[in-house]
Amino acid sequence: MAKEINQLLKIYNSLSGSKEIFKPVLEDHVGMYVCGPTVYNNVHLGNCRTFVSFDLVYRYLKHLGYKVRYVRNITDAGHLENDADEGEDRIAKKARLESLEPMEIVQRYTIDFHETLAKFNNLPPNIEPTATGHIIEQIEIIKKIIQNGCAYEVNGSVYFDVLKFNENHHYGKLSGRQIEEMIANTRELAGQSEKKNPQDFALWKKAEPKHIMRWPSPWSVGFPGWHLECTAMSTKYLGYTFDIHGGGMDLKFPHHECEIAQSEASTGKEPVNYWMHANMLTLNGKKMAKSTGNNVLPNEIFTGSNEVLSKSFQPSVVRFFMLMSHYRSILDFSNDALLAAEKGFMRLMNAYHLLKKIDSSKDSSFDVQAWKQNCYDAMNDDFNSPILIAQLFEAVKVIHQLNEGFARLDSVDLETFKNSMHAFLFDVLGLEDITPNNQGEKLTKTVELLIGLRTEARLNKDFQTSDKIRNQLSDIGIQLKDGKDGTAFSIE
RNA sequence: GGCAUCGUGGCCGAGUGGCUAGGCAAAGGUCUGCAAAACCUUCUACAGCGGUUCGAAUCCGCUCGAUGCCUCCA
Repeated sequence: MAKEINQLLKIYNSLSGSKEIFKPVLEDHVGMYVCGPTVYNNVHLGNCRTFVSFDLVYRYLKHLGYKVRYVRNITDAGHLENDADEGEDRIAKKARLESLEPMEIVQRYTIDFHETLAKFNNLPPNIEPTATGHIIEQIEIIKKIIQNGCAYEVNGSVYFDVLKFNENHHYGKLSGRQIEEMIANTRELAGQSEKKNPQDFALWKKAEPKHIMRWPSPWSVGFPGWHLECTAMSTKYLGYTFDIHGGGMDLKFPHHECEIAQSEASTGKEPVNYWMHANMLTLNGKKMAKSTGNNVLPNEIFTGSNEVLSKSFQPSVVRFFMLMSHYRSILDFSNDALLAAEKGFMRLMNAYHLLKKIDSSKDSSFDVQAWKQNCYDAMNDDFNSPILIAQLFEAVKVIHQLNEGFARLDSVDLETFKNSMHAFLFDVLGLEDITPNNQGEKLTKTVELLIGLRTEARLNKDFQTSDKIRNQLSDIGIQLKDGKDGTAFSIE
């Protein structure tokens, strides 16, 4: 990247509640862990937003030149429906309901997850470990926590002793809770659980006879607690202390709080330097969730089959819609918002193609360096993609001025402008070109043929024929646009 | 009930002590055989009430409303 660009990155750290200058543990390297999905169902759009948010983070870090190790797990075991003793494993439950082997469920929805994220043009992580592939590592961590006095065994299950841990650490520092308040506000009835304290959470659960997913351990044949897998896998691939840990806002408590506790109790070290939380995507003002049915599936958007939509939308449009708001803001999903995003997105893409055809001048009337710096400033300010997009729309105005001859750029500035536009649109924001410029060559040639015939008719003032061509193309979703330099087209 | 977050123009959505965010829609204009598209211009809002300040959408307090977490959820 050009030396003259200031690239001091600030990240909002959920742990401190403020924006901090980003300084990685190892210079030029970044270790990033993001909590992945529990693969017992199709990913809905709310899930996707989180992964798009962290895809933006990953892409921008790479763009800045960092060598990033991005780890994102697949939860394929151990995620109970609740923390009570009788909770059922989500995957095992789905397997029972569908009469399938649990690993068939895992396979099916892992594939769905990968396919869907690929449609949104998310880059795959460098490592995508599974919970079931790291049972041994999880058992080792439990042993350490027991050794350090912060866990206890009851009837073959092992629980984290939150009160004991809290004597020398602060359980609640991420979510801003005080343990006294948590105890005071607990709803659980005393004596109903084998846990010493309702705030304690499971590290290992002894399997009931009907529980299919089970592994041997020093305490019982059973399965690990949900929070443990992320501690085991992040530690294994990124070290005791790494740079960025991300996830959805709803994982802040208890999941991430428990991760911190587990790491501190086992290694004595603060596991994460920068905690990042992506905010929720809402539908009708309420959080999208699998359990309540208040959600939209990506494929319903791509095909337009959901009743809240007036038409179908391409994945890149949906991605653009998400990036038009900041990752830490709640974003409400609606047909109107998507329509607006689509219009803007197409305008942006068309301007980009126009820019490629612009020729340079002897001098420049627009400060490309200042504009470019504005783009970096936006992203450096905690990945502020909406501000970046506003800057790209400023660029759209300039492109039109260049095209009309009202603005000029010399060859160096023009090259910088083109490269920067390309980099921000495609490398950083991860958008995909869906304009006709990217359609099949045969289709393009065919439409151009028809445009030629129509132009001929118009020159002959045979408007009946020319309008017939235009109307019939319109009927099949191809719009003709007459400009002063001839006729262009777009495909719906 | 506890702990948080948020309430911005017709809609979406940034900003967060003084400087037009941006997008969509709308209106006017340019262009055009017509239309559409495209482009140009215009539209100046920050829930309510009080306070701090030379100055507040931005800080503080209260009220109202919404959401999230406190049980599983990205």
